[in-house]
Amino acid sequence: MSSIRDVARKANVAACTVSRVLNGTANVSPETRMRIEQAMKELNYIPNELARGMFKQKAGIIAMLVPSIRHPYFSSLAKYIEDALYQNGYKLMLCSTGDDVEREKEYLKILKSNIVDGVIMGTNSQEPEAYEHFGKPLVMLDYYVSDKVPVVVSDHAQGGFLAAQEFIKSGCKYVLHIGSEAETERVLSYESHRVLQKTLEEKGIRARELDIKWNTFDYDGYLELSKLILEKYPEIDGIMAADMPASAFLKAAVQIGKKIPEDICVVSYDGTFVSNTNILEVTTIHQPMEKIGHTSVEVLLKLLKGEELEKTYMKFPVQIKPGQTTRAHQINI
Amino acid sequence: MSSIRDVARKANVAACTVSRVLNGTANVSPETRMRIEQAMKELNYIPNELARGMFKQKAGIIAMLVPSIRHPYFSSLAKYIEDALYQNGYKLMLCSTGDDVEREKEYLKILKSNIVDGVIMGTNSQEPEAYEHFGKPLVMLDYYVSDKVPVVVSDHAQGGFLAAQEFIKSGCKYVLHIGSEAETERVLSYESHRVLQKTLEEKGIRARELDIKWNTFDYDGYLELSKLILEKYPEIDGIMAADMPASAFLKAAVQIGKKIPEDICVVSYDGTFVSNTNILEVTTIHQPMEKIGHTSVEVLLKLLKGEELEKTYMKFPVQIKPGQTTRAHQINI
DNA sequence: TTGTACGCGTTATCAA
DNA sequence: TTGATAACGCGTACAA
Repeated sequence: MSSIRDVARKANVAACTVSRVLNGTANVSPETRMRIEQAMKELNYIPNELARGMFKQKAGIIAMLVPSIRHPYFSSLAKYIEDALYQNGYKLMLCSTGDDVEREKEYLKILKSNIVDGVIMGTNSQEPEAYEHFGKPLVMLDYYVSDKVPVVVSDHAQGGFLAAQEFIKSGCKYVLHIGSEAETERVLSYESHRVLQKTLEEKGIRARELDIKWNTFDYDGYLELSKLILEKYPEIDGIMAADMPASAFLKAAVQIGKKIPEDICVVSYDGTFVSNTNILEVTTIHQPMEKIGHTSVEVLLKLLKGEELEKTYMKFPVQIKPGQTTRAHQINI
Repeated sequence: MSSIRDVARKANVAACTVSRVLNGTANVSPETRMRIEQAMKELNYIPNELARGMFKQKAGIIAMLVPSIRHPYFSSLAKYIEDALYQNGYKLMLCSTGDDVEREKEYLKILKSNIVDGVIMGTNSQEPEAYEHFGKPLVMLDYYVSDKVPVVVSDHAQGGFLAAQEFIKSGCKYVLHIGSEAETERVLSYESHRVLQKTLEEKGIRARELDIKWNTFDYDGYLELSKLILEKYPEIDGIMAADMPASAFLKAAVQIGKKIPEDICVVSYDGTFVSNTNILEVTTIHQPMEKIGHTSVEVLLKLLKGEELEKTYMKFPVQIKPGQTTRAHQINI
């Protein structure tokens, strides 16, 4: 690899003159410029971004941590974020922790080392302090740390409410909703379960939350779980779960001969393409992934510029897409 | 941010002694070590990876270019690759080109600038020369450049053959297979279409390839296309397509009242989770994504170490998973 | 065992 | 318009 000095030597100028041509920071006589450009071509010169970044004290890279990039929710989000970053001259470094606490910790450690300029956090297995005192611009997704740490999130209370309405209109009597074991008050998506439960109970409808531990993205595991649920709770006539487990449940229910939506209503939560690629149109609560992705980047860019944030809590409405797995809307195709 | 010199000053030693403690490159007296470690803690010192990388002439980052990270095939692949890289101390930088020729070009340009140590190419919209003379370790996926550029690929000929067998056993008379418009001989997945076509024709079965242009990851687009196909080719009784369009076709066919697999047999190609999350078990040709991911990394690591490759063409067998969308195997669940 | 001096590639500052 | 020099943070001969 040839350096800027090699070019300078070949063109009979000083290194800084080459730099000036490169960045257009000052006037260079057309003649000198020509000579330098010629030399750059001949040597096949490519500026060293590492050295550049070192000088400017920035790398031009933003990291995003996700539990698993395979997961459609995060891969979609990553796409929107990547697009937005690219528009602004940043590259995305994607870090998939595999739901491993240690691995997230290690990544956070590495990321402090000037290798990235900021971080978008799709994981949250650490203590809140780890995010609060990160030392670099950071945006949380779906997880509340403190009023000082910006967080971008869907209106999960609305999501829970819309789902509840759907079950109510469908005439359900006993609804199961599948949540995650690790959920604390900080995990904002938990709100959907809370509101769903409350809204149904107010109408005198039985509702029950089932918290499971799913540290892997494992469809067969969801399928097994669904079979167990159908055995253990034969009287349920409604279920809400994230896209992937909801899809598995649907499959398991059909396999044992349940009629959808006559016997059981299914509401899918998230709205990734998994909820869309089924033969049946699945009734789905859609999170505004594109909005969330764009906003995260917007906020991060502000932080990078040193601008103040007007607010650190950014919440966006969800949407319900009625389908063939609930009885509230009678849609015939 | 405190530097290595700040630590040295606080501990009353020279910077290089701190470096030695950091990297364990030489003996340091326990007493001095203690003092230094103390100072590092107090200053909350974190080594600057940028400076490190500059010195070592490597960044510790591998880039992967994909047309869209949302696509389950690439997100799964990325996951396996990320895992393998992480095991070896490398980080993954994911670049999603959005199927844009220009954007891929720009990315390739950036990636030459010492910001990454090597590249795994999931895209191939450039001229072959761009990959052949890249100047850094590079591994291609599914695309042949020359015998000098390593390529990792599934056995698509076998894939096409297995699919053909499935249609033959199912008694199909007219099979449509959906390919991509841009396919040249270099795009190795094209082989599956060639072999499918040939094998069916040899058995006297009508077969027809339909090449469409899909530069976006657009399920609704696939759905529209499927409806058109069903209108224009009402006599087909078999179809092969990638997971996503196959799923869309299945949906469209069911919606207009076709019986699966009685009226039409469907074979899905790739084996991402999209082929798995449907109510129906879809007959699927599975690419060995994990194997492909691991091998790509293995090869790249060898190149980074300067080792010679025994072979540059690495092909791995596919598998067929019989399901409910063909009549060859009668599987009842 | 520890310290000095320099190089890695780039750019900003100041002087010519 | 151009050049010399210092600086960014770290690692390694080489010297002490």
